[in-house]
Amino acid sequence: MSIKPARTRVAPSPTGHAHLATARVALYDYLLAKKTGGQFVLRIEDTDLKRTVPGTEQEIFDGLRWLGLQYDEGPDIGGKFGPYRQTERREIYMHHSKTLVGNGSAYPCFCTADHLEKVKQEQMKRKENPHYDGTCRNIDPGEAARRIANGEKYTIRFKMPKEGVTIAHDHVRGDIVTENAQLNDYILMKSDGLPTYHFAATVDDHEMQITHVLRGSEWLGTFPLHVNIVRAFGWEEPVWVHLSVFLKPSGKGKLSKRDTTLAASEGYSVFIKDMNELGFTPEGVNNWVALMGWGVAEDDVMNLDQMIERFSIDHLTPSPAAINFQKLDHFNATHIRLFTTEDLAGRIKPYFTREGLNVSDDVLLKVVPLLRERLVTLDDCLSFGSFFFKDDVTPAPEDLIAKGLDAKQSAAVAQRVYQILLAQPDISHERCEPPLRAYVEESGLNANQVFGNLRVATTGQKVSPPLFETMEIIGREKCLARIKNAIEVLEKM
RNA sequence: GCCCCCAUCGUCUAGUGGCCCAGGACGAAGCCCUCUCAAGGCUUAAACCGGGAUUCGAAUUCCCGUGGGGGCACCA
Repeated sequence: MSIKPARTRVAPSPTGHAHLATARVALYDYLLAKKTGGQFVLRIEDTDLKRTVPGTEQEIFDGLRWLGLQYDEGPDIGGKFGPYRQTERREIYMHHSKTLVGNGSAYPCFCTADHLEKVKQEQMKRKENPHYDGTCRNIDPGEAARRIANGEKYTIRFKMPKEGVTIAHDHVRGDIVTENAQLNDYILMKSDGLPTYHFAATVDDHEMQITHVLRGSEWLGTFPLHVNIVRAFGWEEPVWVHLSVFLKPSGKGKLSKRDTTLAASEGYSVFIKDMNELGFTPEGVNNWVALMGWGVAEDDVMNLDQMIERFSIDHLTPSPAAINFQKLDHFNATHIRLFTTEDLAGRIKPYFTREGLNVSDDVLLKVVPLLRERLVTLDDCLSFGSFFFKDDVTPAPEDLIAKGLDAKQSAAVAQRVYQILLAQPDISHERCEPPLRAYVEESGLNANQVFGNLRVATTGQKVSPPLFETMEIIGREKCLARIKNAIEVLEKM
């Protein structure tokens, strides 16, 4: 494997909640950088002042850290290619735009937004493709300078070649050939003095010495522009990789707001910030997201280190991928089963305490092995194991009645079980299981009837971790008290 | 409307001309295990969008359809 260190970057805009697509690009960027011994950079693309949402930048920082994708350079940690927020790099773009105007690759444009809109309407009426009509393309430089000096508002446009084709090379798709006549004189610098995405990103990628640009395929349309900008400067091109888009779970259309709400109603989310609260783990999310767009033949359960080991941009896939939350569940559950007891204990504890439960670490450490393979999401620990941390349980009376028996018979069974347990010196599962099984035998009842009854009595619920191990953790005194209570309830029915 | 991209089981994918009557994973179905729920084990169903062309040979190359997706802003 070639070992030239790659510098990669994820460049989200702080305009909304960071979501899955950002997580995936960041993951691939991170994997590629780590694999090659390079750096992974976070850059904030905040040039659209109107759309910036306060707080979302912090959400990006937090989200990436939660995922374990710590960047080597970024706005909150610095680095030698900073600043890493585009609004703090105005002079850099200004400087470079002058270079392009100077070498004839770009020009100032004085057209107003109103004028542009009118032109566009007319073009559409004539069924032409909307494009800049070139009013300012050939303004004499002297005149332009005069108008600028006069305080006239202007933008800087890229002077796209009128003829020929642009060949842009994408690493997963090969050469993409576009007729220059299809291309527009895109705006590089807005009249507010800030750059557009196209300009800012290409300038920054060069300035920050980014070697591999990974981004969503929504950029394919303006890809030729970006390539032309790089070439107008005479800079070296990075390796371009356009990733597939995420489609809604049905596969029909790309993820929309509506799907987002739907996901939320079913306990899922496409926002990174929600994942933790919903009980998903960074390992699960990373693994899930990694495999949408990265083809792995077999053994697809991987942690970050294993992904670094195996990752290659040669195995990225170009086709759109429908997201599948069932698979998220699967990866999450699988990773949970791989966690050590201590690790998992630390991860589920907050879900208990969040519910106001008093969690003793001693008990928790004993509970975890019983819970581990039953958890799909971390917060499932609540439904399976809350009773471990409660003083009392209050089973629904009807649940105490064993299948096929009535209340009175159930009470008798419980009574018998109580006597058997009382006779044991301790409540270890090794000690208690044999005599109770013997009782099942001699009573002619089935295990389900006896143990089910006991389960509800001691845990308060019909579904629980394995009974005997569970009772052992609950403790002799509490178990006996709970069974006694159950008997009373049954006798009153 | 114009431009661009994509196309293997329901879904994510492996496959880079013969190893493919197409492999893995999720999901589904069945069986085993079993004190509930899980986990685990075994098994089954399930795909190369259509048509041409190249070739001794095509899921794999080319062309044309069709379908899906993206873009056509002083938004990213």
